[in-house]
Amino acid sequence: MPELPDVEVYRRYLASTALHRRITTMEVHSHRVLDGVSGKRLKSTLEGAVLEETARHGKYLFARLDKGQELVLHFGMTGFLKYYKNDESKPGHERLRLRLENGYSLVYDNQRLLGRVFLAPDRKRFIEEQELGPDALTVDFERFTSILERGRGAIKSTLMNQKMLAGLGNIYTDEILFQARIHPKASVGSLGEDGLRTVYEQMRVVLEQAIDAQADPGRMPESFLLPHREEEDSCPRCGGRVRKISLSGRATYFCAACQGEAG
DNA sequence: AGTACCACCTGACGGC
DNA sequence: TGCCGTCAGGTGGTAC
Repeated sequence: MPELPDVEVYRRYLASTALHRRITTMEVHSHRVLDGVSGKRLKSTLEGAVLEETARHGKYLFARLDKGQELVLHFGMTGFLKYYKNDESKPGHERLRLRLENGYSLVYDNQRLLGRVFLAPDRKRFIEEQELGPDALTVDFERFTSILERGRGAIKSTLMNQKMLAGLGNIYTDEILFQARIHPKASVGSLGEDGLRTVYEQMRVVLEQAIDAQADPGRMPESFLLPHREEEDSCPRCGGRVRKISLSGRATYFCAACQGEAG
C-alpha cells in the first residue's frame, strides 16, 4: 500500500497530530521492525524528546527530534500511523507506540512486519546511504530524463527502481503508465523525448491527484485505472478490457487498447 | 545491467 | 468447517 502518496498523507497526519508534544514513554511491541537500532537505544533517545519537523523522501518518512536526530519510518506493504487516546481506537498490529504528554499515543502499525524503523543522525546522509534517487514529486524534468536514460529495461521496472527515482511502487507506476498511454513493458529507449515528457507530466499529475484524494482508492478521479485493478474489468477511458500480466514478478494491470504495444 | 525467482511476514480468499 | 494453495501495493539477495 504505502507508496509516495500514502506516505505523504502519513507525513501530514503526523505533522498535524504528534509534533511539538513531548514523548513521555515509548513502547516497542515488535523488535523485528527495528533496523540498525536497538529497542533500548530507540527508547532512551525518544523518551523525553519532541518531534519538531517532518519530511518525506520517496517512501520514507522523517521526523526530526529536538535533540537533532531523525526518526525514520518505512511502511513496507502494510504499515500506517494512528494517533489516538482511547484503547478502543487501538489498531490491530501495533509495533511501536509513542505516548505523548497530552495523553494521546502515536502508533506505528504494521501487520506484515515488512516495514522498518531507523534512527539516523542525518537526513541527507541517510538518503545517500540508502542510495535513493531523487524524490519523484520534486525531481525536475532535466534530472528525470538524465536518470531515465540510464535505464535499459522496461519503463515500469525503471520507474519502480528506488535507486533511480524514489517513491513509485506497483500501483502508481501502473497508473502513471496508463495515463501516459504507454505499455509497461516498453523499453525506456523506445520512448523518445516526447514519451519521457509525457511520463514525467503524468507522474506529477497522478501523484498530486492521489495525494489530494488522501491516497484513498475510493476518492480517486474517475479517469484512474486504480479502482479497476481486476482482470476483465473495463478501462475507464475506452471501455476495453483491463489485462493483467506479470512483470518482474509484480502484478501489472493495463489496457491493451489504450497502451498499445511493448515497442 | 536486466530479469526471474525466492525469501521475509501475516492474513484473506477461493476451491475442494 | 477446515485445510491448502495463492496472492497482496515493499525490499533485497541470488543466479543466469
